[in-house]
Amino acid sequence: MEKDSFAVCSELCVHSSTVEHVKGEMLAENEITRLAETFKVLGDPTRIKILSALSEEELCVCDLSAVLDMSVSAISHQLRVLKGARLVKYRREGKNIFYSLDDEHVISLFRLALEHVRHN
Amino acid sequence: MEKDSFAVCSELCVHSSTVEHVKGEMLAENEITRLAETFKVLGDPTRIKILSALSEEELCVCDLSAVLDMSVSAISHQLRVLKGARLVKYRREGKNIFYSLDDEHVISLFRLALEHVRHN
DNA sequence: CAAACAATTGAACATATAATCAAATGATAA
DNA sequence: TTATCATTTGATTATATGTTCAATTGTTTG
Repeated sequence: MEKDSFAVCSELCVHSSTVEHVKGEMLAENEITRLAETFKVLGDPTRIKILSALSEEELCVCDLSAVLDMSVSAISHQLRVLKGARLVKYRREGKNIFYSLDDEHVISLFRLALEHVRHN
Repeated sequence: MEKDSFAVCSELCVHSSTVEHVKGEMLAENEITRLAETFKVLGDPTRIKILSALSEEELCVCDLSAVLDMSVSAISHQLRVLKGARLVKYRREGKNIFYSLDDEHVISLFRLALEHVRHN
């Protein structure tokens, strides 16, 4: 019984009932896209540093530049990406523009991902 | 008082006491690297789909290929990446190799990140 | 052993991405 | 308004990445 429990990749090289079941349970295409986009934005050390810094306090671009020891331009380019992903927000104060976290979920994401990397 | 609370980016264009404080609180360099690496691996729709499928049940490569409607080779290349990040593990059973999640943290990460994308 | 199947590997190609540099905005102060 | 400071923008370059294709490894079965 239960031929299905064997790795009999019949005709089309697929175990059809399993495939159908899993297909039905998959995340929706647009959710997958947005999940991947979000993680991709988090998948860069410079952006992680920026978010890590902003999790401490609101900072202007030149301060971020000093904290990370990188050019203002490089920081600004990355802030643009973070803004696009709605991970940071900003406000102007005179000549300065202060950035801060737009979503505290980021901190939880860091915590979880750190558990993963520390556990391995 | 509190000149520091103003955006006076003195001499070096930095608000030094803030910068020093934030520098001290930043995540360690190696943690940042590993966090970014983990998120980068999650930052691809194909890999998200694979993980989403595996969160349902253990699957062999050809079944994953059928579920995602992609070539076995493409799937295999991505499984290699996921293996490298210790996100999936595998076991051989005859001609088939069954993959499964190596770390249930992934599911929590998905849940959190979905909250973020749905909230925006 | 040879044939068939499942999966991995490596090279190649096209695309995406991060930092740099130079130039352009935007805002304030002299 | 002119000068200066803070930030953004666009083009460029070097590098990284995902998929394809062809070839290979590993396992089972005839």
